[in-house]
Amino acid sequence: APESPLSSAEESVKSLGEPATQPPASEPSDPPESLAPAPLPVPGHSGLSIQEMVAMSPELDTYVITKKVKEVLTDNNLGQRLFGETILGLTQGSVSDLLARPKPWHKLSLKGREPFVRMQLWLSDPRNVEKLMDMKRLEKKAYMKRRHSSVSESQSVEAGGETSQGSSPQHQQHQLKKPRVVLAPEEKEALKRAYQQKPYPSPKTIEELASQLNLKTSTVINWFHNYRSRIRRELFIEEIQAAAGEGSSPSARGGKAGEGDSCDGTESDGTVEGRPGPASGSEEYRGVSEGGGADPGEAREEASAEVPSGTLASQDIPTSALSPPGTSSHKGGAIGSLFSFPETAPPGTRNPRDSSLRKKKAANLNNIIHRLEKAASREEPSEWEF
DNA sequence: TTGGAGTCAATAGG
DNA sequence: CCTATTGACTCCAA
Repeated sequence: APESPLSSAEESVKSLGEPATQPPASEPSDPPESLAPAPLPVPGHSGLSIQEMVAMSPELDTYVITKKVKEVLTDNNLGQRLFGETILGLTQGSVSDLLARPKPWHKLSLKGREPFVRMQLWLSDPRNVEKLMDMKRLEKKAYMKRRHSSVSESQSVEAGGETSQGSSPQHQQHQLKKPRVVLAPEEKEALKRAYQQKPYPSPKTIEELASQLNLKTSTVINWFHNYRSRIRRELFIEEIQAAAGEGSSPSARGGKAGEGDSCDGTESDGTVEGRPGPASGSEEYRGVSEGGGADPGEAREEASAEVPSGTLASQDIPTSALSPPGTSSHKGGAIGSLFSFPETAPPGTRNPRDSSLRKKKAANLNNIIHRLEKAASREEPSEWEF
């Protein structure tokens, strides 16, 4: 793992304040979309490209950063779309995802760290909010203008006003717009069950699943890719929480795990308690303890994935780099100051984002098993039809 | 080719 | 409007 060299770059990052970055009097007119092509809003240009900054960046606490960003955005009524498109160069959905479940810094690729560096940069800009609000205003103005002109000019003199703006009444032509597959909850259930059994299904299995569920093979493949990826991410989050929960209460088992239905807990979140207030009464972290079998009234463990005999049962989850809580005491030099902000809120304000896993862990074991088998025996004891 | 990481973009709820 | 979810895609490395 390429540890962040965190070389205290003595690069004189001089102007942090950053001169007004509004050179191109970008006229706010572009009805369609104008995603930042390449020269993204690369703000804090101190001669360094974001990529360079990412490379030099010391370890950042993605959790703290996102928490802060969310706070600032909500406090100022700034949306994720605006923030994402103008500051991060990402779409709303991506921003939502990023803010909701940031992966720990050490698990991010260089590319993946970029948004966080941008966020940190943005947070350190004393006028970040002001600038964004300006952008917001500009957009609204442009919108109004556009809307107005279309009414005054176009033949559309419809009363009542603006029904669906006929963006492009092109008769859905060849309907080449793929409808977007929406899996039925039962289909997802089936897929999850299959995942419990085999996180890495063979192409043959995939075919079977596809035909059984009446789905395209590619859909099944994509589903597994996405599911694995998302499960993995949740595990990261649990890791973070476990590490964050450090001191204080040894935590009380968060009981409540049985789902009414066998629905796996992907949805997770027993996130009760939502009061915006910092109150947060019950901490309820998920102890990462792994109980032997004894689990009182645990939800059905269903899937009897007993492929390999119990031998592997003792397999230990790859608790890969559990970031030791105190290791990240960075203090870069020049840039350091840039990256280290007030560091507020050590207060126990934690987000009880808990998830009923266990199944995930079980699946994770299967995952490991899968890899072991693969490594051990070159070929699958079956498959390979020709 | 296969799997992982990042994203996009449609869409479901507020 | 806004945010969260999620199937599909792109890029990359092994």
